[in-house]
Amino acid sequence: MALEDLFKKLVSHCKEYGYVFPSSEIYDGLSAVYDYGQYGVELKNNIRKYWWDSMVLLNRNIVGIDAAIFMHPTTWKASGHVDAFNDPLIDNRDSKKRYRADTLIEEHIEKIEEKVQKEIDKARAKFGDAFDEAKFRSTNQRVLSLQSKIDEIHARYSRAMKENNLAELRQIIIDNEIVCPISGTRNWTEVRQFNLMFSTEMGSTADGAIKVYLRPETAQGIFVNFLNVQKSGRMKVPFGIAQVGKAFRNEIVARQFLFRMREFEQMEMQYFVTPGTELEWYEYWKEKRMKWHLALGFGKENYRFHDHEKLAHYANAACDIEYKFPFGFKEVEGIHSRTDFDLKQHQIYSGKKMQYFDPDKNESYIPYVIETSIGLDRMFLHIISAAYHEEEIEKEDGTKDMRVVLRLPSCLAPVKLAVLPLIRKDGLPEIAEKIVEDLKFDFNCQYDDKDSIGRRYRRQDAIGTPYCITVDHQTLEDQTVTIRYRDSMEQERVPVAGLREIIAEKVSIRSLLKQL
RNA sequence: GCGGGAAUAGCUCAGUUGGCAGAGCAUCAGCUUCCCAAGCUGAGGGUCGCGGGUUCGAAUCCCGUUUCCCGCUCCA
Repeated sequence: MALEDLFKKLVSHCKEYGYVFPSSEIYDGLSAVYDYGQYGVELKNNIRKYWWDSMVLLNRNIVGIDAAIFMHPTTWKASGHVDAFNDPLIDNRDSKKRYRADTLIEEHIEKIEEKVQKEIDKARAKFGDAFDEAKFRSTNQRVLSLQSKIDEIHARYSRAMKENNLAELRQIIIDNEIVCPISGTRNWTEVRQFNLMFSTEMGSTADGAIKVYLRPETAQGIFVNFLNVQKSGRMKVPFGIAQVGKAFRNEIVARQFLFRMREFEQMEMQYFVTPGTELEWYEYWKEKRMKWHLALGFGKENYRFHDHEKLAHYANAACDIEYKFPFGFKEVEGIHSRTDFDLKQHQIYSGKKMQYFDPDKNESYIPYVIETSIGLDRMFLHIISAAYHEEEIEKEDGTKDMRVVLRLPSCLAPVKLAVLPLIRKDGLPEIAEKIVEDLKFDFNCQYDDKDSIGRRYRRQDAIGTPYCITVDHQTLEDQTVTIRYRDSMEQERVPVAGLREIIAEKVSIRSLLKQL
């Protein structure tokens, strides 16, 4: 099947079987926002737990926090988010290229200045030593007219930038007949402000309110709490702080289902290390994180590292772990060596020391940071697309049959088992109900007695239930039931009394964690 | 954001020249009692994405808009 078709089918499947719905669908939806349904939320919770346990349970020196989504606005000045993402952008309709409107105007001014310089150079060559530049500038008609043009544009431009007047910026471009360097045309769109951060107001009265942002990443909540955790938890470098939470980015283009959403959930761990050791730890976490992915059993060939050539201003090494999605290899996790950039910035902006006293070295320093940052929604999309299979089955009479099955790892599956009476009489439903009543304290169970047994198996396959317990007539005689396995479709007879232990062993997250 | 395509039942889709809103699957209630879907009977489910226009009459033609998909662009 073409990968593109597979992706479409996956999206339909997610909706049809209660995994993912478009947000506010009855109002035509909201662009790039999705809701998790009854099974989606279970799968997502299980993925989150797998990550959290692998960090906080398995590492004595990693602890978790849950910081608020709102943070003091200065946080985002310190982190660089306020300045870095506030550009007025304009598109040329012919070349389809996007430019910063302010840059276009500044370049235009520079061009005029070059013309002035040319005039001056020409005159200097003409008059030699007797040339008086200041006098030339103040008397030459051509230079004067160019200069007044520069002054005029500059005045308009700085006023527009100050007032954040986007229409005026566009008008300056139009009035000065600035063309696209590629197409050479003046077919411009409106100027738009692209700020990656969502903002809102905190405080009930309009004049007392301050502008606050919805965090565009969870990392800063960890950085600002670095000393709180270190001191209250008596942590010693190296140590880590883990956090799972929502982040918000006003993406220009948000697409590909759950892959790029405006509201999304990150699972981040910031690991604080001694300066100079960061690249060793970077390698350590690269390997560690890849192991976490591979333990899910979706095949080594579907993962790869992608090292960043162009590093962000805060990093001295960075890579992504990419998974082969139906639409190609794409990032699911980033591992970055963030240096001491963030803590240093917070120290500057807050005026508070963000230093750690190292008793071994008997000195204070700002630790370096290795970040592992994984998108929970991306991980969800990764797992469900890896799990989705359409299979052709040969029946006993030789005819072919199709089934859709989600081969989710048992410990991540939303529903762990379904208990099914073979037929709806002879007391079989009652026995099945009793089994569910007993096991519901341990597992997410379902009971189903509608339609033929084969159809019920297929329903469970479609939502990825790994085990189906079937109560049949033999159960009446010897208190045994069959376990039907989702992937092999094979069955095994076991005593009812042993069910809890058998299932617990199979669906435990322990087996996954032990591989790490 | 630009360009292209799409939107009809929960899902997949049909709908003729503009003339009664359809099918399969799914769901629900029965029947059947079966170990791997598609046996029988019946039922529910729709402002044809939304808004406007043309028309005696619009799912169908026109305009706008929203959402989704593909390519480009963007993604510290």
